[in-house]
Amino acid sequence: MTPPAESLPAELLDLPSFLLLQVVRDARRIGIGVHGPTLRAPHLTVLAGLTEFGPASQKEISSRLRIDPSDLVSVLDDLQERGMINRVRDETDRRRYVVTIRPPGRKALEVRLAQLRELNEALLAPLSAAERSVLHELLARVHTYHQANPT
Amino acid sequence: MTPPAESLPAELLDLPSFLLLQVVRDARRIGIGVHGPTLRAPHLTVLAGLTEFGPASQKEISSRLRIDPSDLVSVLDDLQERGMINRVRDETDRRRYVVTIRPPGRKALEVRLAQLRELNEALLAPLSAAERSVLHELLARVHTYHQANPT
DNA sequence: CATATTTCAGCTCTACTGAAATTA
DNA sequence: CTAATTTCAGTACAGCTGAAATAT
Repeated sequence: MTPPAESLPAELLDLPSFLLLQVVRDARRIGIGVHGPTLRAPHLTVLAGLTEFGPASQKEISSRLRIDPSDLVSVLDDLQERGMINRVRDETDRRRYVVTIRPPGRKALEVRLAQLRELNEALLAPLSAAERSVLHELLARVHTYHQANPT
Repeated sequence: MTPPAESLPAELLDLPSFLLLQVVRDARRIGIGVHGPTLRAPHLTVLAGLTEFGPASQKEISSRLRIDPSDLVSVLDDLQERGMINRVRDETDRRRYVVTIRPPGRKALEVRLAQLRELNEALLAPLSAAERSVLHELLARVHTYHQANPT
Protein backbone atom coordinates (compact mmCIF):
# COMPACT_ATOMS: atom_id res chain seq x y z
CA MET A 1 0.00 0.00 0.00
CA THR A 2 1.35 3.41 -0.89
CA PRO A 3 0.40 6.16 1.50
CA PRO A 4 -2.47 8.25 0.15
CA ALA A 5 -0.71 10.80 -2.03
CA GLU A 6 -1.40 14.31 -0.87
CA SER A 7 -2.37 16.43 -3.77
CA LEU A 8 -3.31 19.99 -4.51
CA PRO A 9 -6.97 21.06 -4.86
CA ALA A 10 -8.60 19.36 -7.86
CA GLU A 11 -10.37 22.57 -8.84
CA LEU A 12 -6.97 24.15 -9.39
CA LEU A 13 -5.25 21.15 -10.95
CA ASP A 14 -8.05 21.11 -13.51
CA LEU A 15 -6.82 24.47 -14.76
CA PRO A 16 -4.09 23.88 -17.36
CA SER A 17 -2.40 27.13 -16.36
CA PHE A 18 -2.16 26.02 -12.74
CA LEU A 19 -0.91 22.56 -13.63
CA LEU A 20 1.67 24.12 -15.91
CA LEU A 21 2.88 26.26 -13.04
CA GLN A 22 3.18 23.28 -10.74
CA VAL A 23 5.32 21.42 -13.25
CA VAL A 24 7.52 24.50 -13.56
CA ARG A 25 7.88 24.46 -9.78
CA ASP A 26 8.73 20.74 -9.89
CA ALA A 27 11.37 21.57 -12.47
CA ARG A 28 12.88 24.21 -10.23
CA ARG A 29 13.06 21.85 -7.28
CA ILE A 30 14.94 19.33 -9.42
CA GLY A 31 17.61 21.93 -10.03
CA ILE A 32 16.39 23.51 -13.25
CA GLY A 33 16.43 27.24 -12.66
CA VAL A 34 19.32 27.07 -10.26
CA HIS A 35 21.83 28.29 -12.77
CA GLY A 36 24.43 30.08 -10.72
CA PRO A 37 25.08 33.47 -9.23
CA THR A 38 25.73 35.38 -12.43
CA LEU A 39 24.37 33.03 -15.06
CA ARG A 40 20.66 33.05 -14.45
CA ALA A 41 17.75 32.47 -16.81
CA PRO A 42 17.92 35.75 -18.74
CA HIS A 43 21.71 35.50 -19.01
CA LEU A 44 21.40 32.08 -20.57
CA THR A 45 18.71 33.24 -22.96
CA VAL A 46 20.93 36.08 -24.13
CA LEU A 47 23.90 33.78 -24.72
CA ALA A 48 21.74 31.37 -26.70
CA GLY A 49 20.23 34.22 -28.70
CA LEU A 50 23.61 35.66 -29.62
CA THR A 51 24.83 32.22 -30.60
CA GLU A 52 21.87 31.45 -32.80
CA PHE A 53 21.12 34.87 -34.28
CA GLY A 54 24.52 36.53 -34.23
CA PRO A 55 25.55 39.99 -33.00
CA ALA A 56 22.71 42.39 -32.26
CA SER A 57 21.82 45.66 -30.58
CA GLN A 58 20.19 45.65 -27.15
CA LYS A 59 16.87 46.65 -28.70
CA GLU A 60 17.03 43.70 -31.07
CA ILE A 61 17.97 41.28 -28.30
CA SER A 62 15.23 42.70 -26.12
CA SER A 63 12.39 42.29 -28.61
CA ARG A 64 13.56 38.98 -30.01
CA LEU A 65 14.08 37.32 -26.64
CA ARG A 66 11.26 39.17 -24.86
CA ILE A 67 13.53 40.55 -22.19
CA ASP A 68 12.69 44.08 -21.08
CA PRO A 69 15.34 46.51 -22.36
CA SER A 70 15.77 47.97 -18.89
CA ASP A 71 16.42 44.51 -17.46
CA LEU A 72 18.85 43.71 -20.22
CA VAL A 73 21.28 46.36 -19.04
CA SER A 74 22.36 44.61 -15.87
CA VAL A 75 22.31 41.20 -17.55
CA LEU A 76 24.78 42.43 -20.15
CA ASP A 77 26.81 44.14 -17.43
CA ASP A 78 27.16 40.77 -15.70
CA LEU A 79 28.05 38.92 -18.88
CA GLN A 80 30.56 41.57 -19.88
CA GLU A 81 32.21 41.54 -16.47
CA ARG A 82 32.74 37.80 -16.88
CA GLY A 83 34.15 38.21 -20.37
CA MET A 84 31.27 36.35 -22.02
CA ILE A 85 30.21 39.14 -24.37
CA ASN A 86 31.54 42.24 -26.06
CA ARG A 87 29.59 45.49 -26.05
CA VAL A 88 30.91 48.17 -28.41
CA ARG A 89 29.30 51.33 -29.76
CA ASP A 90 27.86 51.08 -33.25
CA GLU A 91 29.77 53.89 -34.99
CA THR A 92 27.14 54.17 -37.72
CA ASP A 93 24.50 54.89 -35.05
CA ARG A 94 26.07 55.87 -31.79
CA ARG A 95 22.85 55.32 -29.82
CA ARG A 96 23.30 51.59 -30.23
CA TYR A 97 25.68 49.02 -28.94
CA VAL A 98 26.68 45.97 -30.93
CA VAL A 99 26.67 42.95 -28.63
CA THR A 100 28.77 39.94 -29.56
CA ILE A 101 29.31 36.62 -27.83
CA ARG A 102 32.85 35.62 -26.87
CA PRO A 103 34.35 32.12 -26.46
CA PRO A 104 33.85 32.01 -22.68
CA GLY A 105 30.17 32.78 -23.29
CA ARG A 106 29.86 29.97 -25.80
CA LYS A 107 31.54 27.61 -23.40
CA ALA A 108 29.36 28.54 -20.45
CA LEU A 109 26.25 28.16 -22.59
CA GLU A 110 27.35 24.76 -23.82
CA VAL A 111 28.09 23.48 -20.32
CA ARG A 112 24.83 24.72 -18.90
CA LEU A 113 22.77 23.37 -21.82
CA ALA A 114 24.27 19.93 -21.26
CA GLN A 115 23.26 20.08 -17.59
CA LEU A 116 19.77 21.25 -18.50
CA ARG A 117 19.28 18.43 -20.99
CA GLU A 118 20.12 15.96 -18.25
CA LEU A 119 17.81 17.63 -15.76
CA ASN A 120 15.03 17.57 -18.32
CA GLU A 121 15.47 13.84 -18.60
CA ALA A 122 14.77 13.66 -14.91
CA LEU A 123 11.83 16.00 -15.21
CA LEU A 124 10.13 13.89 -17.88
CA ALA A 125 11.18 10.57 -16.36
CA PRO A 126 7.63 9.17 -16.13
CA LEU A 127 6.97 9.71 -19.85
CA SER A 128 7.98 7.49 -22.74
CA ALA A 129 9.92 8.96 -25.65
CA ALA A 130 6.76 9.06 -27.73
CA GLU A 131 4.87 10.83 -24.96
CA ARG A 132 7.65 13.38 -24.58
CA SER A 133 7.39 14.17 -28.27
CA VAL A 134 3.66 14.64 -28.02
CA LEU A 135 3.99 16.88 -24.97
CA HIS A 136 6.65 18.96 -26.63
CA GLU A 137 4.69 19.32 -29.82
CA LEU A 138 1.51 20.40 -28.05
CA LEU A 139 3.35 22.97 -25.94
CA ALA A 140 5.16 24.26 -29.00
CA ARG A 141 1.86 24.69 -30.82
CA VAL A 142 0.43 26.69 -27.93
CA HIS A 143 3.52 28.86 -27.66
CA THR A 144 3.80 29.48 -31.40
CA TYR A 145 0.14 30.44 -31.51
CA HIS A 146 0.60 33.11 -28.85
CA GLN A 147 3.78 34.39 -30.45
CA ALA A 148 1.78 34.96 -33.62
CA ASN A 149 -1.40 36.25 -31.93
CA PRO A 150 -0.32 38.49 -29.07
CA THR A 151 -3.30 39.59 -27.00
CA MET B 1 2.77 35.28 -47.03
CA THR B 2 3.04 35.66 -43.34
CA PRO B 3 6.05 37.57 -42.09
CA PRO B 4 8.78 35.23 -40.86
CA ALA B 5 7.76 34.52 -37.31
CA GLU B 6 10.41 35.61 -34.86
CA SER B 7 11.11 32.87 -32.43
CA LEU B 8 13.31 32.15 -29.47
CA PRO B 9 16.57 30.20 -29.83
CA ALA B 10 15.88 26.61 -30.94
CA GLU B 11 18.47 25.26 -28.52
CA LEU B 12 16.35 26.60 -25.69
CA LEU B 13 12.95 25.76 -27.12
CA ASP B 14 14.16 22.17 -27.39
CA LEU B 15 14.35 22.06 -23.60
CA PRO B 16 10.93 21.07 -22.23
CA SER B 17 11.56 23.13 -19.10
CA PHE B 18 12.21 26.25 -21.14
CA LEU B 19 9.21 25.71 -23.39
CA LEU B 20 7.07 25.17 -20.31
CA LEU B 21 8.26 28.48 -18.92
CA GLN B 22 7.44 30.29 -22.14
CA VAL B 23 3.89 28.96 -22.10
CA VAL B 24 3.57 30.11 -18.51
CA ARG B 25 4.70 33.55 -19.64
CA ASP B 26 2.17 33.45 -22.49
CA ALA B 27 -0.48 32.59 -19.93
CA ARG B 28 0.48 35.56 -17.80
CA ARG B 29 0.30 37.95 -20.74
CA ILE B 30 -3.22 36.73 -21.50
CA GLY B 31 -4.26 37.80 -18.03
CA ILE B 32 -3.78 34.61 -16.10
CA GLY B 33 -1.79 35.53 -13.03
CA VAL B 34 -3.22 39.01 -12.85
CA HIS B 35 -5.59 38.19 -10.06
CA GLY B 36 -5.97 41.43 -8.19
CA PRO B 37 -4.25 43.42 -5.50
CA THR B 38 -5.08 41.19 -2.57
CA LEU B 39 -6.14 37.99 -4.25
CA ARG B 40 -2.98 36.70 -5.80
CA ALA B 41 -1.86 33.18 -6.66
CA PRO B 42 -1.14 31.94 -3.12
CA HIS B 43 -4.34 33.53 -1.82
CA LEU B 44 -6.35 31.65 -4.40
CA THR B 45 -4.58 28.40 -3.62
CA VAL B 46 -5.39 28.79 0.04
CA LEU B 47 -9.07 29.47 -0.62
CA ALA B 48 -9.30 26.42 -2.90
CA GLY B 49 -7.48 24.29 -0.34
CA LEU B 50 -9.77 25.28 2.50
CA THR B 51 -12.79 24.63 0.29
CA GLU B 52 -11.65 21.21 -0.77
CA PHE B 53 -9.96 19.94 2.38
CA GLY B 54 -11.82 21.82 5.09
CA PRO B 55 -10.47 23.78 8.08
CA ALA B 56 -6.79 23.32 8.84
CA SER B 57 -3.86 24.71 10.79
CA GLN B 58 -1.30 26.87 9.03
CA LYS B 59 1.22 24.04 9.14
CA GLU B 60 -1.23 21.73 7.42
CA ILE B 61 -2.10 24.32 4.79
CA SER B 62 1.57 25.01 4.27
CA SER B 63 2.66 21.45 3.64
CA ARG B 64 -0.39 20.41 1.68
CA LEU B 65 -0.33 23.41 -0.66
CA ARG B 66 3.46 23.79 -0.70
CA ILE B 67 3.35 27.36 0.50
CA ASP B 68 6.13 28.32 2.86
CA PRO B 69 4.75 28.78 6.38
CA SER B 70 6.43 32.18 6.66
CA ASP B 71 4.76 33.33 3.45
CA LEU B 72 1.42 32.02 4.59
CA VAL B 73 1.25 34.52 7.43
CA SER B 74 0.76 37.61 5.29
CA VAL B 75 -1.50 35.73 2.87
CA LEU B 76 -3.83 34.81 5.73
CA ASP B 77 -3.57 38.35 7.09
CA ASP B 78 -4.83 39.65 3.74
CA LEU B 79 -7.65 37.12 3.52
CA GLN B 80 -8.70 37.76 7.09
CA GLU B 81 -8.72 41.52 6.57
CA ARG B 82 -11.11 41.02 3.67
CA GLY B 83 -13.37 38.71 5.69
CA MET B 84 -12.62 35.66 3.52
CA ILE B 85 -11.31 33.43 6.29
CA ASN B 86 -11.48 32.95 10.04
CA ARG B 87 -8.36 32.38 12.12
CA VAL B 88 -8.99 31.27 15.70
CA ARG B 89 -6.69 29.67 18.26
CA ASP B 90 -6.98 25.92 18.63
CA GLU B 91 -7.79 25.65 22.35
CA THR B 92 -6.61 22.03 22.48
CA ASP B 93 -3.15 23.15 21.24
CA ARG B 94 -2.69 26.85 21.62
CA ARG B 95 0.32 26.97 19.30
CA ARG B 96 -2.03 26.39 16.38
CA TYR B 97 -4.66 28.38 14.61
CA VAL B 98 -7.68 26.80 13.00
CA VAL B 99 -8.27 28.45 9.66
CA THR B 100 -11.74 28.32 8.13
CA ILE B 101 -13.12 29.72 4.91
CA ARG B 102 -16.03 32.15 5.06
CA PRO B 103 -18.76 32.83 2.47
CA PRO B 104 -16.99 35.88 0.95
CA GLY B 105 -13.96 33.65 0.44
CA ARG B 106 -16.04 31.01 -1.30
CA LYS B 107 -17.61 33.65 -3.50
CA ALA B 108 -14.30 35.24 -4.48
CA LEU B 109 -12.84 31.83 -5.30
CA GLU B 110 -15.83 30.91 -7.44
CA VAL B 111 -15.70 34.17 -9.39
CA ARG B 112 -11.99 33.95 -10.00
CA LEU B 113 -12.13 30.28 -11.01
CA ALA B 114 -14.78 31.11 -13.61
CA GLN B 115 -12.51 33.80 -15.05
CA LEU B 116 -9.54 31.45 -15.06
CA ARG B 117 -11.48 28.74 -16.89
CA GLU B 118 -12.29 31.25 -19.62
CA LEU B 119 -8.72 32.46 -19.84
CA ASN B 120 -7.53 28.88 -20.11
CA GLU B 121 -9.80 28.44 -23.10
CA ALA B 122 -7.94 31.28 -24.72
CA LEU B 123 -4.58 29.84 -23.71
CA LEU B 124 -5.29 26.47 -25.33
CA ALA B 125 -7.18 27.93 -28.29
CA PRO B 126 -4.97 26.23 -30.91
CA LEU B 127 -5.60 22.76 -29.48
CA SER B 128 -8.59 20.49 -30.09
CA ALA B 129 -10.51 19.08 -27.14
CA ALA B 130 -8.76 15.75 -27.57
CA GLU B 131 -5.36 17.41 -27.66
CA ARG B 132 -6.16 19.39 -24.52
CA SER B 133 -6.98 16.16 -22.75
CA VAL B 134 -3.72 14.60 -23.83
CA LEU B 135 -1.72 17.66 -22.76
CA HIS B 136 -3.42 17.75 -19.41
CA GLU B 137 -2.94 14.07 -18.80
CA LEU B 138 0.77 14.18 -19.63
CA LEU B 139 1.38 17.18 -17.40
CA ALA B 140 -0.59 15.56 -14.60
CA ARG B 141 1.54 12.41 -14.89
CA VAL B 142 4.73 14.44 -14.63
CA HIS B 143 3.47 16.42 -11.68
CA THR B 144 2.12 13.40 -9.83
CA TYR B 145 5.42 11.63 -10.34
CA HIS B 146 7.38 14.44 -8.72
CA GLN B 147 4.89 14.76 -5.90
CA ALA B 148 5.52 11.10 -5.11
CA ASN B 149 9.29 11.15 -5.75
CA PRO B 150 10.63 14.39 -4.31
CA THR B 151 14.29 14.87 -5.16
C1' DC C 1 15.12 20.55 28.51
C1' DA C 2 13.87 19.81 23.40
C1' DT C 3 10.19 20.33 19.91
C1' DA C 4 6.25 22.34 17.20
C1' DT C 5 3.80 26.34 15.38
C1' DT C 6 3.52 30.83 14.06
C1' DT C 7 5.69 35.18 13.02
C1' DC C 8 9.15 38.62 11.48
C1' DA C 9 13.06 40.64 8.95
C1' DG C 10 15.55 40.22 5.05
C1' DC C 11 16.97 38.40 0.69
C1' DT C 12 16.78 36.59 -4.46
C1' DC C 13 14.73 36.31 -8.89
C1' DT C 14 11.88 37.70 -12.82
C1' DA C 15 9.32 41.26 -14.57
C1' DC C 16 7.33 45.79 -15.04
C1' DT C 17 6.96 51.21 -14.97
C1' DG C 18 8.46 55.89 -15.54
C1' DA C 19 11.76 58.88 -16.46
C1' DA C 20 16.51 60.60 -17.65
C1' DA C 21 20.63 60.91 -20.88
C1' DT C 22 22.50 60.54 -25.34
C1' DT C 23 22.18 60.46 -30.21
C1' DA C 24 19.80 60.51 -34.81
C1' DC D 1 11.71 69.55 -32.17
C1' DT D 2 10.66 64.51 -32.39
C1' DA D 3 12.01 59.88 -32.04
C1' DA D 4 15.07 55.88 -30.91
C1' DT D 5 18.31 53.60 -27.79
C1' DT D 6 20.22 52.80 -23.56
C1' DT D 7 20.22 53.49 -18.63
C1' DC D 8 18.59 54.19 -13.85
C1' DA D 9 15.46 54.13 -9.84
C1' DG D 10 11.80 52.09 -7.95
C1' DT D 11 8.08 48.53 -7.54
C1' DA D 12 5.57 43.89 -7.34
C1' DC D 13 5.44 38.97 -7.03
C1' DA D 14 6.68 34.28 -5.61
C1' DG D 15 9.76 31.93 -3.00
C1' DC D 16 13.41 31.04 0.40
C1' DT D 17 16.38 31.49 4.93
C1' DG D 18 17.27 32.30 9.71
C1' DA D 19 15.82 33.52 13.89
C1' DA D 20 12.47 35.04 17.46
C1' DA D 21 8.16 34.31 20.29
C1' DT D 22 4.88 31.29 22.18
C1' DA D 23 3.18 26.93 23.58
C1' DT D 24 3.68 21.73 24.20
